[in-house]
Amino acid sequence: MAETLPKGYEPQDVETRWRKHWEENKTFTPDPEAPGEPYAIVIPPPNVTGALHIGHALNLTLIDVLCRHARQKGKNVLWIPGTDHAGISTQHVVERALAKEGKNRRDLGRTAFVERVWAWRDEYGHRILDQISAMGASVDWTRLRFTMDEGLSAAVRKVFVRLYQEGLIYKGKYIINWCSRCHTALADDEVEHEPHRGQLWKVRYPLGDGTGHITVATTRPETIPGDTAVCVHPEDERYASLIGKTALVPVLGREIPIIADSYVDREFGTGALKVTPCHDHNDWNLGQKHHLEFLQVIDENGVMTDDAGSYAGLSKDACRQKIVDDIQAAGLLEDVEELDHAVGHCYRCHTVVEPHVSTQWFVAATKLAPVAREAVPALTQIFPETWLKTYYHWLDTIRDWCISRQIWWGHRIPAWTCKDCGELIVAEQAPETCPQCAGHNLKQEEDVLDTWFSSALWPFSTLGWPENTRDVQRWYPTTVLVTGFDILFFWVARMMMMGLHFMGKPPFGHVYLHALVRDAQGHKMSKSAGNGIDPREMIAKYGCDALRFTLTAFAAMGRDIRLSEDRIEGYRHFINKLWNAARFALMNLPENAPRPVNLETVSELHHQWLLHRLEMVKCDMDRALEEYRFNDAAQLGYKFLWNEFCDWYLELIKPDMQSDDRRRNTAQYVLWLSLREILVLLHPIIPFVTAEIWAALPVPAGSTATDLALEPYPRQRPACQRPTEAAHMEFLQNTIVAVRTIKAELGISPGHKASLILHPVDAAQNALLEENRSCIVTLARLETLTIDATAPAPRASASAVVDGCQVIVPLKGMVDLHAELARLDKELAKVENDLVLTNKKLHNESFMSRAPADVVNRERERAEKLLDAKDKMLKLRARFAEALEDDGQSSSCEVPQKP
RNA sequence: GGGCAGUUAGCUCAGUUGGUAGAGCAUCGCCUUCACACGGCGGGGGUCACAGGUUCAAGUCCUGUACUGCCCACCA
Repeated sequence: MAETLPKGYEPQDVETRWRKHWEENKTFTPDPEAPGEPYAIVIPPPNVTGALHIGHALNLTLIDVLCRHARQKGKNVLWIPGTDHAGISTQHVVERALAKEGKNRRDLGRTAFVERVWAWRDEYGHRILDQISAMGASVDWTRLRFTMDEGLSAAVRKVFVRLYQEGLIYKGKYIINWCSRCHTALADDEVEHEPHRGQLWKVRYPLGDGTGHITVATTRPETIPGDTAVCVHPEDERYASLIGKTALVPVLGREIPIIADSYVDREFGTGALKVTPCHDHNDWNLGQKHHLEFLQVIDENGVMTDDAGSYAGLSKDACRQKIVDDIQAAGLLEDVEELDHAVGHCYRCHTVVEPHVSTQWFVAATKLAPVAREAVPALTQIFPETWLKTYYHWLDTIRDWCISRQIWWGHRIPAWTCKDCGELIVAEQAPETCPQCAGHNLKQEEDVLDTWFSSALWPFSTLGWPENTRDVQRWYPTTVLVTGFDILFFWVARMMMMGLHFMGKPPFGHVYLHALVRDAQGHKMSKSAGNGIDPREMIAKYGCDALRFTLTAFAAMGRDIRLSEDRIEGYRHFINKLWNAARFALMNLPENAPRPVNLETVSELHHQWLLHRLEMVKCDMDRALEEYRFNDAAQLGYKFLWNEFCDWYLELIKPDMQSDDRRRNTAQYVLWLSLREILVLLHPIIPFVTAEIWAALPVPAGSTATDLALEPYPRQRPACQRPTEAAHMEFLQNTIVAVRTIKAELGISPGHKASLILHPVDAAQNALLEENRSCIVTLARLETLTIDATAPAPRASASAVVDGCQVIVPLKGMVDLHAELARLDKELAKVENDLVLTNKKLHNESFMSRAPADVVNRERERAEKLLDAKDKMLKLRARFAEALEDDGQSSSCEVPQKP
């Protein structure tokens, strides 16, 4: 007997050991010169501030499944791990820590603050890395990257300079989204619009000529001091006479023009719009178009400026209150109504975002977008396809990307201004002197770049670009990007733009967008809602493999995952099942691998069946993974292992293990080999338990156990595909099930050894049953088995029909005979019902003439079988009914019944 | 306002090119069978949201309706 495994599977110990083994052996560090088709995936870099959450767990699991599978298929696989500096988030975290010491970043100054953030990263940044490792991710730790590494920073500077030189990066004064809490500009997609119940104030603006007033509607009265026009629709008859006249800003009394623009919606509010170019994106556009005055009345801290006149110095909220009061006092407030509308919030801190005019840096995304659009699907395919439209729509309506951030943590913009002559210098390295005036008085831009700027370069910067490294040559473009759809715009689209622009090729061949993990009620998991499932806790409780299997099994393309703890617990049972199947194998295998037998000539039906099924699963599982059908792959493995391998095959070979040497050796060899192949198939999904079992299984004398992580995908064995024999085995299984059902439904104790009489339909069936007599006896738990179409059967017998074979269980004295009658009638009703349906089809002329021949034939065969079964069952029932009458109710019970 | 999903067994979900609905969990009954009670065997449970249409045949294709969820968006 081979060495045994511990009785219970203990994931913690096993996982720690294998993680260490793989890391120490650099198992997942590929050689660019190695053979094999290159296969590369970049990790969506988690924030250094982050802790592993369930979304990461899903992402890492799916990527790992793909990478491990690709390795099995002989590909040269590179999975680069890394983290993102996450500018605003990380700065927040460190600022919060500072606040506890009663300090803020300005107390430290820029240099000291940035040093402090680095120190923080060095201390805590590894936590997320440990957690990536805890998920079993087969990443190459020797190539670990961070977006602010020197290499990646060099890539950032190079990209910035080139885009600037090409006119694709520019600096200018524009209206942007301003978070007064973070004190920085935000990109358009960093603003989240949330529904908000607000008020709509209708305010009278007296006409400049004193002939009356025009009423405008606004949700933001605090911006009234910044109004520089009133705008109406050019075809709005109500206001036609006012166009070209002037109005007076309420309370302040400043005179502003009344202009016309078709942008105005006549239906909304009063049909008259106040224009505040510095505090609204649309008004900004109107201001440009109509050459209006630009008055900034709210500053970057949310305080009213001097241009706000008497409101200067007030916070914008206080100003709103005061100006509404003043307007009302002046008798100019016509109406106030409730209004539901969307208000922009900062995606990081949720503060209301203020449109703000300031000087910022922009990437001309409008110019880069078309190429990224055309690359899909020609060069890059998106899965699932439903995201295509979303991708296109975003690129089609894109605006230039504001990339400067007024924070300190990040890639500082490589631009300098000469204080002497005002020259702007953009360069990869700090210039010594001003190229214009040779002055030394140069000052670098204070701003840093948007975090997503460096993320956009990730697929090539992590490979060593701008150096032309072997890694770049070998692994760019990467094979597939696996990420959540929530960062399709932030990240995927921008990587497409940058990759195409700088590398001439899109950064990945495929994009697989996976779902969001939600709670059991379908809500997004979040810390604040307290409904999150912490993967670290789940790993500790159920083991990493259970978590991974659950996530994989639920990862159906295009659907969100509703996760709850009991589902993970459920799949832990599967891990345990596998473990115990392995324990069984080890108890029945010799110390060294069993002597090989020729699998193609194995004669026993159960081996042929198992080997056939194994071929099918190997093929189906491979295809499922190639097509990103993770859930299908998991289900295939689950069903095959549990319902076929464990439920049937292990039971079928138990007698073999007590048999003569030849039979035992054959069973041992097929068991050993099939279990090994199953382990390979399951390994991408559940790497730890499979590796552990693999290592425990015997190997041929003289050799040592290999690492399952390096084992190739099992090759196909076409000669083992035996559909005919497999169908025969299924017939035997159905026969056994029929006996079990009879026993269960008649209340016969499963332990009772019944007698069974089989009336085969023909000689072939007779031979088949005879050859497999022992397996029927064992699995149906029989006392005696008679296989003979002419064998007399007691009338008082329970019966069934399987593929024409009559299955007869003599009830000797008496079980509950009425129960058998009821059971028979139920079966009969089922058959009859099916027969009616089938015949209906066969008598339908349209069906007979229009349906394809093979479909018609199938229906005919079905009808024949059903009819045969019906006849036989009717006869059996008639005999049984007679017995029932003869017997009366009084017979004693010779068969043990349940209590 | 636009776009995209979803609606199938009590719950969570599968269902590939149209051919008489599947799984897990839950439930019910039986079983201390020597790998596993995190187990075994067997059973019950669905007019596939609704209304039309195409077809010999629709959970599957088309149209519309109703809910639910998500994304995008400049009605102030």
